[in-house]
Amino acid sequence: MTGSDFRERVYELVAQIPEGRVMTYGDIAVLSGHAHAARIVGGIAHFGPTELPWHRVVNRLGGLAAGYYGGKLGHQLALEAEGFEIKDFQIVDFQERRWLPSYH
DNA sequence: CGAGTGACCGCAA
DNA sequence: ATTGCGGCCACTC
Repeated sequence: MTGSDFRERVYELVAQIPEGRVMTYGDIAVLSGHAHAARIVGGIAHFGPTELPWHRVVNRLGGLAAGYYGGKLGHQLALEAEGFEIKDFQIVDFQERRWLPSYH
C-alpha cells in the first residue's frame, strides 16, 4: 500500500473511462472506497495529472465542472469533441452515457 | 507543522 | 420547489 490509496484508485478509475462515456464524482468516490468523498475526487482532479480524461468526470446531474481548466465552456467543448451533446451545461442522455467499470 | 480550501453529494428546514 | 449546512480526503500556503 502506498501512502494514498484513495488517490491512486481515483486515477485508475478515471483512466479507465472509455471514450464517449462519463462517470460521476460520487460513483468514483464510492468505487474508491469512500462514499462521502465525492468532494475529494474534485480536489484530486484539480491537482491531478492532466493526461487523465477528467473531462469525462461530471457531477451526478451530468453537469459540467466549474473549476475545470478552461471553465465550463472548456469542459463543454472537450465533451462535445468526444461526441457528447451538451445542453445548459448538462449532458443530454447522461444516464445512458453513464459508465461503470467492469472487471474483465 | 497547523489550518484552510476544494472540479461534490445528501439531507433538513 | 429552493436554500443552507455538514462531511470526507488530499493538497497548498
